[in-house]
Amino acid sequence: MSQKDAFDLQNFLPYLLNQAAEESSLAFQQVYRDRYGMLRTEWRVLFHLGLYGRLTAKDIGARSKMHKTKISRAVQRLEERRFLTRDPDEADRRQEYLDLTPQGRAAYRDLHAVAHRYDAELADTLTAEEERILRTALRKLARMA
Amino acid sequence: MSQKDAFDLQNFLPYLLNQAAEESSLAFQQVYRDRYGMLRTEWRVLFHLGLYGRLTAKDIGARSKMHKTKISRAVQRLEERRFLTRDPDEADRRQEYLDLTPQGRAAYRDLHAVAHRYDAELADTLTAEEERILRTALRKLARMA
DNA sequence: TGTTAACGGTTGTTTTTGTAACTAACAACA
DNA sequence: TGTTGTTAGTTACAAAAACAACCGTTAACA
Repeated sequence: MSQKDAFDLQNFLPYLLNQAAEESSLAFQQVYRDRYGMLRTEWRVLFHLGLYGRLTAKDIGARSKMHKTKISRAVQRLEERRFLTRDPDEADRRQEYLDLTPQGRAAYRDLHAVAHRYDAELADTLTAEEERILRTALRKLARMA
Repeated sequence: MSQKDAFDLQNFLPYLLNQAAEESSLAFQQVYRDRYGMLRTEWRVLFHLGLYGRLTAKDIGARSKMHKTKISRAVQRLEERRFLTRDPDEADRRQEYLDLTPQGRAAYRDLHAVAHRYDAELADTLTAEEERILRTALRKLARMA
C-alpha cells in the first residue's frame, strides 16, 4: 500500500491525454455542431479536403487513420448537405474523388479560422516552451513525428 | 492559399491530443478488454475505487467528470461480474457505497501494474524534459492543474 | 483468358454513448 | 406537518461507433 512512487490516474498518460483531448475539444465541437450540424468525423473529412484538395476516401483514411466505414458515412452526410461532390475515377471505377462544393469551401474556411483562433487560445494557457514541447511530444506519441 | 503560417490539422491541438490519446490508449485497452472484458468506463471506475477506496457513484463523478449515466452503467456491469458490491448508506438512502470485492482488488492490482509499466514505456519514447513538460501542459489543458 | 485474391467502398447488425425523463429519498421552510 | 425544490441514481429512447459481411472492380498469375 505505502509506495513512495504513488502512481495514480492523474499520472497515467493515456488518461491524462484523454482528459485533455476531451476538455479541449468541447468548445470547438460546439461550433461545428451548432453552425453546420457536423459530427467529428465530418469536420475531419472536411478539413482533409480543404487542406489537401481532391482526395479519395482511401486517401483520407491513410492520412487520418479513421476507419473506412466512418469515412464512408461522413462522406454520405457531407454530400447530402451539399458540402462535397463525388467524381468517379474513370481509370479505376472502384474509387471516386471527392471535392468540396463552394458551400463546403466556405464552411471549411470558416471552421479553419475558428480552429486557428481556438488553437491560439489554448496555447495561451501555456508558456511558449510548454507549447513547443507539448506539440513535439504529442507528435511522437501519435506516431506522427 | 499561400500563407507563411500554414495552420493544418497536425497543428491543431484538439486533433493532436485526440490522435495521441487514441494511439496511446490502444495497447492498454487491449489488456483490460481481453483480460477482464472491461470497457473504458469500467476500468476507470475500478481505478477510482482501487485508488481511493469506498466511494459513492457521485464521488466518482466528481473526481472523474464522467457523466452519471456512464458511471451507473459501469457500476452495474462491474457488479454483475463480481468486481464490486454495493452497500446502501443507511444515513442517506439515496446513495450507496461501492466496494471492490477481492476479485475486484486483484483485477485492480493487476491493471494498476500494467498501467504503471505501460506509462513508463510511453514516457521512454520522450526525453525527460519532454515528459515533465508534457504532463504539466496536459494537466493545464485538462483543467486538472 | 479464367480463376482467385485483393481492393475501395457500402450496408446491416450489434455495442456503446448521449440526452432526457423519471423514481425515490432528502432538505428547506412556510 | 405539507409543500416545493434538490439530489443520487436508474431507465428509456435516440444518436453514433464498432465490427463483420458484403458488392462490384481490378490485379495477379496459372
